[in-house]
Amino acid sequence: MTNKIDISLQKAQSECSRTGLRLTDKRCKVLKILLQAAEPLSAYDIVDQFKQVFAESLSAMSAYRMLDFLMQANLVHKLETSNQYLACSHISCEHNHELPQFLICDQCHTVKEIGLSKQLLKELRGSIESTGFVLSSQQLELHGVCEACRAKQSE
Amino acid sequence: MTNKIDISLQKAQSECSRTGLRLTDKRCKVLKILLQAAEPLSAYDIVDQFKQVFAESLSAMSAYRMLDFLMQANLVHKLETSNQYLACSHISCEHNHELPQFLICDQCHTVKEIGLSKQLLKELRGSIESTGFVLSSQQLELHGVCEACRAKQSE
DNA sequence: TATATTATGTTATAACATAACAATTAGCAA
DNA sequence: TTGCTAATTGTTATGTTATAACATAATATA
Ligand SMILES: [Zn+2]
Ligand SMILES: [Zn+2]
Ligand SMILES: [Zn+2]
Ligand SMILES: [Zn+2]
Repeated sequence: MTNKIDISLQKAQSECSRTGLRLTDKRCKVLKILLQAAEPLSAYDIVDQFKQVFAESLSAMSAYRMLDFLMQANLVHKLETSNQYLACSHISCEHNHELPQFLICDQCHTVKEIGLSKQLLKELRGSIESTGFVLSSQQLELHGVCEACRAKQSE
Repeated sequence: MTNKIDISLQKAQSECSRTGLRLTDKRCKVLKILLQAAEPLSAYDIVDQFKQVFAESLSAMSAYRMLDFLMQANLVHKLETSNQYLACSHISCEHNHELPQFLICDQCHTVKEIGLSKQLLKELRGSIESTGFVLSSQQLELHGVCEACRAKQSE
């Protein structure tokens, strides 16, 4: 059985080969941990899981380096507002994003990677750049409460 | 001579009195440091400046508590993407903001607190909340290069 | 003044991140 | 294959950001 995680891992592997990046065994395992996680993980969370899942040690230093690699390869994003890392939702699909956008639930800590409309992003960019400021491709991190948590509350 | 910083400090003081908050001497000094700073400061930067400027010690613990107070009083904002603090630009004016928005120059590190149009924010909010997600009032932090730095580069 | 509340001091420690250098492994040309 | 080079990972130390826990001081108010 090939599930979504395996498909993502294969896609990641082939994409890295294609662009000359080396998705080593350990890097791949870090990505797998993030793909399997229900929530974003801190670097030290990843170290712990690595030991548990693969019965192999990983120093924090190495974890940070592997996360840097995975971020450069666009396979992983960092949430700057919580110092946590998560796998990109778009590894297995063809859909690319210039500007990742995240909705972060402050109750259950799940994160949804969304795609705001091109039109809206264009307006946002236009409005900002009219002040003379030129945006780099910084992601949007928006905090709030997800639908599931709201439903639970109103029960 | 009453400059903008003094006016802001007075306004902060009167606003706190009005709402029953206590803007103590030390809290006021922390605010003053942030008002005088050209860039956002880390908590530990503030501790250092406190010693230099006022020849008085301040523990990191106290600095964090004072920053918490100042943020609750809406006098100071925290940049979550860089773990730094800055005075609100709107202390001395009447203009209120629900959602602070920052343009952060990654070259000179200056930060501009802007106000995006109500219309644009409404569209953004609408687009997000159509997914069932309810936003809390999280600020927008956008990174890029400011006009001054761009001018310098193209010289 | 007595009492409660708030603010600040102090120490320790947790959590997040990088620097510096050594050892190992993978890629590749001779 | 061998030896060279560059990339990866290991190791240790340290820097940076933030909070916990408990003591003391200042302030408000009854
Ligand atoms: Zn993504
Ligand atoms: Zn939720
Ligand atoms: Zn503000
Ligand atoms: Zn600049």
